[in-house]
Amino acid sequence: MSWSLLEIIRNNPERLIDSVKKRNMDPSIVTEIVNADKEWRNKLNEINKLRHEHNTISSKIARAESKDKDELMRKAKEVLNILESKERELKDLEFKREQLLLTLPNLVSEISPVGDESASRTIKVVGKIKVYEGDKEAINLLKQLGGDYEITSWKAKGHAEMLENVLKYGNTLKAGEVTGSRFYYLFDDIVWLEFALLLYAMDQMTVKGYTLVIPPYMLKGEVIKSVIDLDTFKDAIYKVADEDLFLIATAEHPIAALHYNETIEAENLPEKFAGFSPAFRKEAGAANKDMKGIFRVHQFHKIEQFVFSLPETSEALHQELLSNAEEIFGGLGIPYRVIDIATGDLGACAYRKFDIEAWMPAQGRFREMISCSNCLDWQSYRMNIRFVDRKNNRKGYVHTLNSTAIASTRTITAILENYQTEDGVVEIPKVLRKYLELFTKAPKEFIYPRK
RNA sequence: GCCGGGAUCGCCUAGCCUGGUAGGGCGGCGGCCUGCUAAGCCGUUGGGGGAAACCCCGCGUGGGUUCAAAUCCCACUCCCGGCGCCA
Repeated sequence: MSWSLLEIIRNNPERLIDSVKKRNMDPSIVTEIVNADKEWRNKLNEINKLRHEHNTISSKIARAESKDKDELMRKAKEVLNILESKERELKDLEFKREQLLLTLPNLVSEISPVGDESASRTIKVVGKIKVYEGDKEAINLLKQLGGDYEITSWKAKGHAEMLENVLKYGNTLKAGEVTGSRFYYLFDDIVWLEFALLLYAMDQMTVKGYTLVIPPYMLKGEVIKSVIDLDTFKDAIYKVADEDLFLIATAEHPIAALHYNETIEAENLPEKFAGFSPAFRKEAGAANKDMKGIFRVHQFHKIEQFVFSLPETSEALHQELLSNAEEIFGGLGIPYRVIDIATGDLGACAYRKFDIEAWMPAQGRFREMISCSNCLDWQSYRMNIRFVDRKNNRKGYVHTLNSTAIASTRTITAILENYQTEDGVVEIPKVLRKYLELFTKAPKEFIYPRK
């Protein structure tokens, strides 16, 4: 037995109750599980004794004189009769216990700020922020956070306006007509920009030794349900009709599934991946948020960082993923802040989470670009991914970590707002230019309005 | 899609016909022996319950037959080979 949450349920349920409370969830689930686990173990013990009795009788039959056989078989059947109903009870108890365990959210870090979304703590603000002189609220926020900002006399246009009306490289109206809202057509220079972003992130990640991977874009129900919590499943996941297949919402999930039901040798850990994939999201919980443009869409591309690690190295690797993400996003020259997500806003899988939010001059606020989580053994328990450390004669569940490296459409929105000039042109971030040089028709320094 | 072959405790493999404690080799770990290494010998090396002694479950998955299933029966999954179809 080595799943950390089960150990806590048996040895220190108070810790878990505290953790669940910090998520603003009902802690009675914990006592419910403690009891369900006890009941299950008691029943299991009872049954093990009966099975032993049955096995003993049964093995005697093989060696018995034929005149004794009938009597022994009668006894064996008698025990089986009792076992039958008890095994049904055990199955029920086990199912109940397992269902309850699967509803449990992860432990939360002692360091995470406690409270709802508003309690999330800004760790740092990086880059030179442009803020319009009329955006008083934004200026106040920046003063409060201690960000380095300059006041501009003109107000940047929103990314949707830039994309569709100024540059004319996007069409969400037609996509809405033929597919639905939150879909888009992108053209020419923005397509080149998207590919440059993805190549840039792939380049950075592979230089750091991460293994590049294109995972399956669909997963079986059993697998995808084991890697995410039920809320995310309901809000985000598309199902393929008439198949037991689901479109992935991030490469995180199929990369985690790379070791589904496997045991990894400790000497091979950590395993680090940079995965490319499209991401399909229903955005069911998002109602009317961000309906304009391509900030919140049903389909985009992403390079995702994913790590399988030993328990003792996951906190350090979490910092590594964050610093990779900062290097990539910061390298674009877009001002951002890093926030330490509060306990009430973590999501069931995460033990601790950092977000990187870009400054959006037109909106006068920071918006999420990157999310970087340490899931400890929450996912690996559900996916049954273990490690074995033969040198130290030790076994357990691996820790999993994930972070965006780059998310295509969101990053494009940040570029459109931060790199636009007063005359409606968008400069291309310097780090992306070498990935555009290769292509004859790709834009090189600026994106000009489409003719 | 069709036909045939296959899936055994980390790896390799025996056992299946003929139901009765899953055996051997390699590798790992621990120990003994040893000037050191190697060899050799002993133990251990899937999951779970138990403070422990110990016990239960496990031979791709799920059912069935039986006192008893790796072994017999049914269904499914995946892999290999051949044929067909196809970007």
